[in-house]
Amino acid sequence: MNYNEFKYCGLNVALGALSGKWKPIILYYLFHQEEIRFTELWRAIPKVAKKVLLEQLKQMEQDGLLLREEKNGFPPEVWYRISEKGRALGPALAALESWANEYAAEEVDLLKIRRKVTLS
Amino acid sequence: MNYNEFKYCGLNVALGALSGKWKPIILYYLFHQEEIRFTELWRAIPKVAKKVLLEQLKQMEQDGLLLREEKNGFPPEVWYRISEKGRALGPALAALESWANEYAAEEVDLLKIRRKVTLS
DNA sequence: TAAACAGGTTACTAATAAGTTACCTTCTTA
DNA sequence: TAAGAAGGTAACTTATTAGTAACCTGTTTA
Repeated sequence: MNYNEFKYCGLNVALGALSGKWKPIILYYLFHQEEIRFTELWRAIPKVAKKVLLEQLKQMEQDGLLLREEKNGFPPEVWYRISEKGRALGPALAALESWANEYAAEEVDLLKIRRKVTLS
Repeated sequence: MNYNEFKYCGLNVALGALSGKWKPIILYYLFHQEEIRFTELWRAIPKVAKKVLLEQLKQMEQDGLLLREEKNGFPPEVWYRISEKGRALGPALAALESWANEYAAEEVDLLKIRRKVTLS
């Protein structure tokens, strides 16, 4: 299959799973950290509201991109890790990333995009 | 670079350029049709509002994904074609597409995703 | 015993994206 | 001469997404 052959339907599904203001950075941490605790992630992403971070994590869990594990005891401990399905997105994410670096270097530098995702 | 190495910033830029309910299907036509006239595209995508289709085409033009050409005369004739930058997205789009087909085949079949993009 | 912890929910507001309808232009055809 | 063509805009409504603030849970620590 050459790269002209994509159909929009699977593309829509994939982009749907990635759509959410904070999902790229969440994926970044999951790809780089093996296992990350909710609070750690929250502190790592300074501007996101707890509610929104929880929402996006929940969506990603429902989409099968990540695994959520409650460790017993108190205070509650919840750890997130990338799933196999999530890790399988790696090549596609890397392809998007390198496209942006090759063809949209300026926007990457500005850290300013239409959706106003500003990442410190 | 292995696929663990992506950074979220370029990823954000790329996803920003793709974010818009009708952009995947627009890209689909642009990849498959060399040149397409506005009205033809509008008729091919039955449910989109003209205003929205125009908005997304304008954003894609500003992002450099496509080229817009007005051909003189009346009635107005406007043709869209994929740009080099847009075509360069091909591998990434194909990777997303095949990820969805491998790992999310059910959603692909259902044509129903969270964002409620229902196609056809 | 009161505060702090971690993860989460609820009720609410603000911002962005998408959809609807009506209208404009200028040429051609009925 | 009135209607229809193609591309586009303007004013407005609706839906979806993100953000804010307050509150809840039980165990530990001060």
